[in-house]
Amino acid sequence: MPTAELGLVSPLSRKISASAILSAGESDVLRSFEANPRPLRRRQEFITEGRKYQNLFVILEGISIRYRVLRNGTRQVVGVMLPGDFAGVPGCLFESALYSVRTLTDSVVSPVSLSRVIELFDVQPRLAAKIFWSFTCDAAVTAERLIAIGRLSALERVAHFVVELLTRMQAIGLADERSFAIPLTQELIGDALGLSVPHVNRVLRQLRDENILKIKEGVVIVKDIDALSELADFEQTYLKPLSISELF
Amino acid sequence: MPTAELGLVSPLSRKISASAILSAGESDVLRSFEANPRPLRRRQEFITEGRKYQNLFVILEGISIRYRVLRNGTRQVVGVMLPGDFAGVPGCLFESALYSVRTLTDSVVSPVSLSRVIELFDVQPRLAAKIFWSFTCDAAVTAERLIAIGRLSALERVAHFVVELLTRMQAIGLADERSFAIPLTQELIGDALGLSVPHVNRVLRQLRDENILKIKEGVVIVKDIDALSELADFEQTYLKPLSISELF
DNA sequence: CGTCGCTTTGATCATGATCAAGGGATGTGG
DNA sequence: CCACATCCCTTGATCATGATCAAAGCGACG
Repeated sequence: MPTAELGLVSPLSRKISASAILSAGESDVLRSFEANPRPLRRRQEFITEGRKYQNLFVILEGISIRYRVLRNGTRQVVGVMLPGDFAGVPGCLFESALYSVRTLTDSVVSPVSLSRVIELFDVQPRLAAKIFWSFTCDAAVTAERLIAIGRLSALERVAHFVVELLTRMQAIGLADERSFAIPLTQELIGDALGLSVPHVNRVLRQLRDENILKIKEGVVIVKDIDALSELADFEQTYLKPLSISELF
Repeated sequence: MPTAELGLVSPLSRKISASAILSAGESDVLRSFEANPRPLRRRQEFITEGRKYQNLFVILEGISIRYRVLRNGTRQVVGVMLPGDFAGVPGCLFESALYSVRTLTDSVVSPVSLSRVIELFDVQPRLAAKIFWSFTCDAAVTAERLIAIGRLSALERVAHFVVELLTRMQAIGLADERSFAIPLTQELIGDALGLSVPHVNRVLRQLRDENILKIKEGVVIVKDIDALSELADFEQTYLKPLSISELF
């Protein structure tokens, strides 16, 4: 059973492995980053915009979102964070956190002091390279959504968002060919894509009517991946980083 | 004359210095990254989406933009690149480039092979850290514009964009208190902010009428920085990274 | 059983897109 | 030196995407 097998792998190692080959020693270090598991209930904010942090949080289990609440009261979701992601990048690398992060589901995270990550540059520079390389991939994900929000229609944006999540979930072994479990509310989708809840609702109904996509009770089921990708104008490349290991 | 003085400094060193203290040796390495100056005329594309690159380009002089042309024919400008920036991050770190980059003005860039940058992790890990730290800051700039496009009105977006550029230009000594020279066309502003040209025109007229901002012949003059910042809901923090040097 | 969190739907409104046309400045070739 | 092209800005008229406002439905849960 591949799912069970994957369940045993360190989420962080799995994420970093997407763009780099890890030595046994490096995997050990990454596992040490996961040594302080801390359970969080759903809807719990564990990074707050404006506060100062001296650590990051590795997400071991569960889904979180990174967002900002603007002065005008609206919320913009900057990204969805999956197991293996570092919550707090890049937000916590500034004088005060740039975004808030909260869980969508019951989660487990492990704090890692910033100094430990920085130390890696001295102690295990190649591992540091691999970690920072994966930060760069995360940056590409953000840029793709910037493009989507700037120039796609509401329908296309929703398609793009779903394909992004499907692909990322697959990459860490948490999605099968056509579906994944993330409790996407319509409000959340709207806040991620710059749309209102009623409009997201209409777009989702259209996708459901056309038998392209169904979201039900926290499970997203893609009925027609071709139609969805077509709508999304999706750039697969941005989830295929060069393997940094080849470059050393 | 501070301007003349700054003109002598390596653009790359100046950029990295914003978030880290550089040793003399490190500055030398950075200067070596600038050793192959290559002049480019304005409007010249030097990175093309979909092509493969094995190097980055340090921008020594001039302004460039990073963008994608979508299937529907529209263009989204992902970012504006200033002297000291690495063109090709993160776009060139993938199988094929994610974005195109072209100059807005006559420019000078210097190619740096990706392997040289990666080598730094072995040879000068602390310098590598500082460079990747600055990539992280760039990622924050992108995320801020994502937020702006997602949740601000056209007027507010334009204000935000101008304040972003003013602040970044000031950080590298290319802007005074209230103005800077970047040939922003209305089309460019629209493509950066997800707006149409006629609408950008109207917004700019409003800002001009209210004596807040004037753009004329490639020079942006901020008449009322308070009003502009107020509109922009601008998060100063994101341009004030922690000093990585303190963390070692 | 009532509240909460989320979805759904309809009616109206407005921001900003699109379409169309023209204008001014600069540059270029004949 | 003129003719024409290019690039960019400007303005107006109309349209439409998606926001806002309002209300109701509907599970799940305590």
